[in-house]
Order: sequence, then structure tokens, then C-alpha cells
Amino acid sequence: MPEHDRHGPIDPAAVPARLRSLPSRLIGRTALHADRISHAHLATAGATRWQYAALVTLRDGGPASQAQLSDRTGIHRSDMVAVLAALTEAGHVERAPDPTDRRRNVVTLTTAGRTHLRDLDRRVDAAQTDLLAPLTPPERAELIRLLRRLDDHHRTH
Amino acid sequence: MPEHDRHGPIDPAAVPARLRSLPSRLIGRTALHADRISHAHLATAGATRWQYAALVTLRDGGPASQAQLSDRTGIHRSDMVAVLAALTEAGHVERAPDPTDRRRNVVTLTTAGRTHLRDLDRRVDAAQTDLLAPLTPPERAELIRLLRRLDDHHRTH
DNA sequence: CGGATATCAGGCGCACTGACATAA
DNA sequence: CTTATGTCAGTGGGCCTGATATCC
Repeated sequence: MPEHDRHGPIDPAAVPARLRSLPSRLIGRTALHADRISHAHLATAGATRWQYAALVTLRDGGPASQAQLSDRTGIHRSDMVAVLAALTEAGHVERAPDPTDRRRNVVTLTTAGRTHLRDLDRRVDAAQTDLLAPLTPPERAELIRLLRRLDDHHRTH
Repeated sequence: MPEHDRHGPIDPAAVPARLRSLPSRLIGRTALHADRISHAHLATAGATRWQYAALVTLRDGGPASQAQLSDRTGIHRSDMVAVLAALTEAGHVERAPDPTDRRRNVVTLTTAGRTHLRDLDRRVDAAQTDLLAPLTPPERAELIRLLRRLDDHHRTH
């Protein structure tokens, strides 16, 4: 999909240099590409990025409450309910009230969910490969390192 | 502003390693930080990122039609009209029908707009400084280089 | 005619806010 | 009483589609 219908020929040189090298703009544009690629790979399996994040978190940390999942994934707790509703309906996750704290739901990964997640892992890996295609392996590692530094810094203000 | 209200203490280690190093996720999170910082710096001057992009493009390339501005900034044609309406009302830009092609508007930067833009330049620079604070100068250059490679590659599919 | 331009109405997904009932 | 949890309704900005009137 093109960004939108072009009128004349695409002329990247027409973009002002000030804009072309502006880090915040570059990061935003790259995020757009990354989102489109990730979405394309996951959508054909009927999954979303948020569903994937929740499933990985359950596999990694075991059963958890919705609030815990929210903290670990960064998905807002008011959005988590729809994510888990979809995963529950697909049978990839089970929601049961926590007997020790009746406010909470204990969310558990099902065996079907675990199998599904293995497929999603492959798709997400393929998306990263597409996204980082123009970079060499050391460049990919360096990019990840720099982005983690930025995220770690701004996550804690 | 925190991501959203936290329930327990923030525990970064609770985020699965698979998620923490996933490039597409890292880029998305960094873009979120970048957007927030840019918005914070521009909003106090009553400006938006799109307005800034349009103004810079006019300064750099001279008077242009809305379609040309759209191509050079990446802002969609249908969004450009509101951007230019705001800039026109603020007196930073003038819109006049093109005598040589009456479908077009010729958009021109006013002197007031040029002055305003110099203020925005400083604000945008400050935003980049905030955003890239945890990186050394060579690291910043490397990040920009890598992101431009990704954007150049995916811009042309 | 086909194609480009400016404009408007609206959709969609994401991140978020505010409110609420329930329970600790 | 205060706090945490799950849920729902709604907001706002970003990116996009579709349609229309106008003009080349």
C-alpha cells in the first residue's frame, strides 16, 4: 500500500532536509512501517499485536490477573478486557475468578493458546526480518541497543 | 505523564524478554515517547507537528500548491486543508488561487510565519535534545543513519 | 474525455480518560 | 474510608477512504 495516491513522481529530494533527518519524524515514520508490517503478518492468523503481547506474557510469567498483564505488556487495563475477550472466545486463554481475591480474574494460557502462540512467534519473527531487511546483523543489534536505551530512559521520565 | 496509572510498583523486569527486545515494539514505544515530547514542546506555542512540517517545507521550497506540500511532507491531502486553514487564520501563511492553474492554491509563507517558524525551530530542536538525551553524539548520528535506511527502504516498498 | 486539485464527511485503530460497581 | 480491580463509554489525534465540485 502506498502512503496515499501520488500525483506526480515520488521525489524524496523534495522533502526538506530539516524534516528528512529529524529524529522524532524518522522514528514516527519507521514506527508506521513497523506497525503495517506487523499487522500484515499477524492479521492472516486472526491475531493482533496486543493479543500477541498478552499471550507471550502469559507464557513467560504464568497465569496472571488482568492488572498484572496490563503492567507487563503496557496495554491499558481498559483495553485489556477486549483483548482477553477475543482470546477467551478463541479458546486461547481461560478467565476464572481468583478465589483468594474475588476482584481479580486469573487468566491462564490454554494448550490451544500455546500452540497458536508458536505460530504467532514465527510470524512476528518474519515481520522483524522484513522490517530490518536493509540492516546488517550488527546494525540490527546496535539499533535495538539504542532504542532500548531511549525507551528505558523515557519509561521512567 | 505516566503511561497510565500504575497499580503496583513499576517492574520493568516483569516485561517478557521476548517483548522487551522486539524491534517493532521498541520502535513503536519510542515513537510514542517522541510524539509526546514533540507535542509538549509545540503545544505551548499553539502549533502542531503537521503545521511545523508545512511551514518548514514552505521555507525550504518556496510557495507551493497544497498537493505539492502534501507530497513533500507526507501529510495527506485531505488533512492538509485543516492544517493550512489554521495557519492561514493565524496569519502565518497566505492562500491565493494560482492564476496559471485555477484548480490550485498557491500557499506562501508570510513574514509573521517566518518569525513564528524560527521559534518553532528552537522548540523542535529542544524536543530532539530531550528525546535523544541518553545517547552520545555519535550514537545519535548512528541512530539517525539506521532509521533513514529503514525509512528509505520501506518508503519504496 | 481522462486526470488532477481542493474540500468535506466519515471510518478505523490506538492510547487514553472518566466513571462505575464490586471487593479488599 | 481508601484503594485496587474489572468493565464500559467516550475522547482525541493520526492515517486513511470515498465522494464531490471544479478545472486542466
